[in-house]
Amino acid sequence: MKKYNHKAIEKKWQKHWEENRIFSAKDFSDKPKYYCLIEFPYPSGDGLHVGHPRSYTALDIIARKKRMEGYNVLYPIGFDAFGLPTENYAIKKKIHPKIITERNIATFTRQLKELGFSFDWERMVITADPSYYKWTQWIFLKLFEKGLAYKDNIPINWCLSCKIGLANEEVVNGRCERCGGPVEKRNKEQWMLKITAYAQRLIDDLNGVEYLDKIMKQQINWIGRSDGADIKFSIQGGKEALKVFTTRPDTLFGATYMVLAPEHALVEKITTKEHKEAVSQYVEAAKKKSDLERSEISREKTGVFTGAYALNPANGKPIPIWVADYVLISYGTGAIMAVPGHDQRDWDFARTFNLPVVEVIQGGDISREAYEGEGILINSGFLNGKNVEEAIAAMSNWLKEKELGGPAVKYKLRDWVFSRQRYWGEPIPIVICRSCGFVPVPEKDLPVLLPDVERYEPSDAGESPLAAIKDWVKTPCPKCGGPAERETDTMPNWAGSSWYFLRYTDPHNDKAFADSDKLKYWMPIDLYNGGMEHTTLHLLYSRFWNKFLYDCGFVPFSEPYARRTAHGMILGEGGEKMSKSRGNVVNPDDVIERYGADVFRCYEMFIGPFDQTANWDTKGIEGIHRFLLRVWRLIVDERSGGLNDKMAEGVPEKGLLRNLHQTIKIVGEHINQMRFNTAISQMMILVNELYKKDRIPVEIVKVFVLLLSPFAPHIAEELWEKLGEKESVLRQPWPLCHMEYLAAETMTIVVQINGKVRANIDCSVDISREDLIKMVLEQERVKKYTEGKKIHKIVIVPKKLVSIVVS
RNA sequence: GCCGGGGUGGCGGAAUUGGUAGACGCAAGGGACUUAAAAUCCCUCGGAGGCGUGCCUCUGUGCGGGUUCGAGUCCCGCCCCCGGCACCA
Repeated sequence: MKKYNHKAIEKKWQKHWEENRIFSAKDFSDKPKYYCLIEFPYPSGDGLHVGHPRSYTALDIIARKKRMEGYNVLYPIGFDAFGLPTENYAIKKKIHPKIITERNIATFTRQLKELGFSFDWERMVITADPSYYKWTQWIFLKLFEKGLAYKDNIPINWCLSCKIGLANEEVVNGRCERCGGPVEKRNKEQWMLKITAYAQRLIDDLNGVEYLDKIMKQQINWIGRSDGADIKFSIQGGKEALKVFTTRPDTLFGATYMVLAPEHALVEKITTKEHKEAVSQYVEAAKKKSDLERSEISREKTGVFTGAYALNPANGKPIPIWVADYVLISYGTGAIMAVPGHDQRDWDFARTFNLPVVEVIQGGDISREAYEGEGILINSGFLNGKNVEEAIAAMSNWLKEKELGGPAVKYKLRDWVFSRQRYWGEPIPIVICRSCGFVPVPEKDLPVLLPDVERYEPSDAGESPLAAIKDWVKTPCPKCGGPAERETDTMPNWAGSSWYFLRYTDPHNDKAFADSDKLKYWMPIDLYNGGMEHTTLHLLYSRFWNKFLYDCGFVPFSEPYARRTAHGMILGEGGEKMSKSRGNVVNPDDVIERYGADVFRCYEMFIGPFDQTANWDTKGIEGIHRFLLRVWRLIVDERSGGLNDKMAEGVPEKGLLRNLHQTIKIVGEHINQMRFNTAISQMMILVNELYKKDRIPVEIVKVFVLLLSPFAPHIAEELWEKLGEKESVLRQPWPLCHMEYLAAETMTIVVQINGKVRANIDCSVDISREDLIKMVLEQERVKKYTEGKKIHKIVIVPKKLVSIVVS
């Protein structure tokens, strides 16, 4: 081969790797293990997006380097194959989603293989495969067994266009995370997973793992712990107690009214006759509002009086109970004590309805706005004179003593709505029996297979298409044998991905979801990279499932991921999201066709800092293309196809060795730090340097090829072979930096005079301070600024600079 | 509003235990090769000014202050952009 022919080279080496099973991970090796993981793709009909290879290449580079460093590397791949887009496409084209999924997986597989990723394809998992979802169902049953999966009738977020219920995490700004359509509240019987039982541990255990700081903070914020107190209010003339949660029990003396969420169970019970009409109208109106509407008109406070009064336990005063939709049913107890003097929302409400405002903390002007800051308590009985912190503690204790409540913790995290009313998902393995209730499908009968259906269309009524298959729905109760029905809802697409990383350790096991020794060997995952958009979805869900399985004794570590990083998105050329409608989509197939996988990979790494958003640049990829062409010509004579005439054996000159070892150091470090763009820059510097030489030492070039190999593995293998080597670059040890080559004999010292750079001088590295000062002061350039002036001070920074202060 | 992350040439971006700002790449301009073009190779490339045409001076990292011999980097006060959350009591 004479000229660089990416097509031939890439095909050749991909075949070589596959035939030699060079990337199959070995269970139980003597080598240290390294498990690195990318988020497996959802095989959409559009094929691979140029964003996918950014993450895959980055971890491929790390995986390849780790192999060369002597690790037993597991870098697996699979497909998150259940989900709505496939189902919607199936409905439109009248093709079975299974067929579409197979087709899409075939396309993705071809594309991923063409990019030369070092995935262990033998461990591929597909979540829609019965041999896989059998275990997803099995885990669900374990959750059910432990009371962490339960069915409840609660108002949930209903996406009008997807026609499914959404988890709290799937609602973004009142809209559906997937389709962007409006979301409304609907009361529906739903399967729920009790992720809230793990709220505290999901926060605490972040201490033991290395996550990007922003990921950790985002998760903590999402779980949203708040510390405060529960307080029981009695209702005047009633037996019922009204419980509220507050983070400010210190302000209890300032509570001048109460508010219930419209959905609160007590609303109906306590409303007096005269107010029934107005209250029920208000409650009905609130029900009809979507989340979006509720938050959009957020500023204007609305509400109605129930006619009932609660007694403030601090001072025994009766205070009116109102209903207002600024109080949410889903947080705390769905009811609040309102302290208008010290909470802006309550202040706004009190102002609107002329309710009294009492000052209990000094420091603000409550006639103008609520004062939420620090201060000394007043008008507050036994709390008077205390500061906020002291008063919170004193009040909490007082409440506990009087059995009126006491310290309490609440979380923003909600339980996970786990039912979807659609076809293409894992059937929930539960049978509903009139006499036995919810009965789990026995383990031996798993998996509950998805039946074939004629029509996949979901209904507006929120029934799964499975409900229409009467034969399938009707089934004897596993417990009593009587007539019963199957659950027809399916699992959300986050189910399969909540444990796939465990399956990779033992993907073909049909006795267990994974062998415990294999789990012990491979887990935890050493590095998991993915998108920021999954921080409060998949990442949180999978941590929850792993913790649950840990508690059951099925997995060896409570946290699945030792380290979590995130990559930035790749946008279109104009800085906008790539989309068909904008016409700015870059197809990976075209890039591979024109430039090849190596150029593609290197470009994605060079495009910008890995964790930041980057815009695709057609011109930019040309630069990388030129770089690899330059690398080729550095080594290969294009006329003969042999080695470049300049290639020579023998000891390289010191300057080159220094540059090489600098490159070894930087490339190695920057790969570890995921600063791939600067790693490539450094390799360019070395190549530029080599181009200036008349004699190119083979020794240098060989090491360079090894450094390049994780980035551009195909061209590296080819050049390695041309350099006369027989074994794959993957079998070579990763080059080591020898510090002795880094040291130079001379160094450049910068001379600053009054803070300005005035000269550079070259001197020996072991020059003494005295000689250095003498040498500096003798410089013409220095004399020019020091002559006739008084030298006040000379600062010397070893090996860097001399700073002279004159007047 | 709250929590993150940022603002550096025409562009993507380098440089953080404070020490020559602009590495590397793109674009642009000039030159070499060629009948010509492409490709390739070499040179120039933040701005302003000066002459002895090779250098010199001033200025410059969102804005305003400060610390320091020295600030893109540290401190104080602002402005703007991006991401996440948002009536969470």
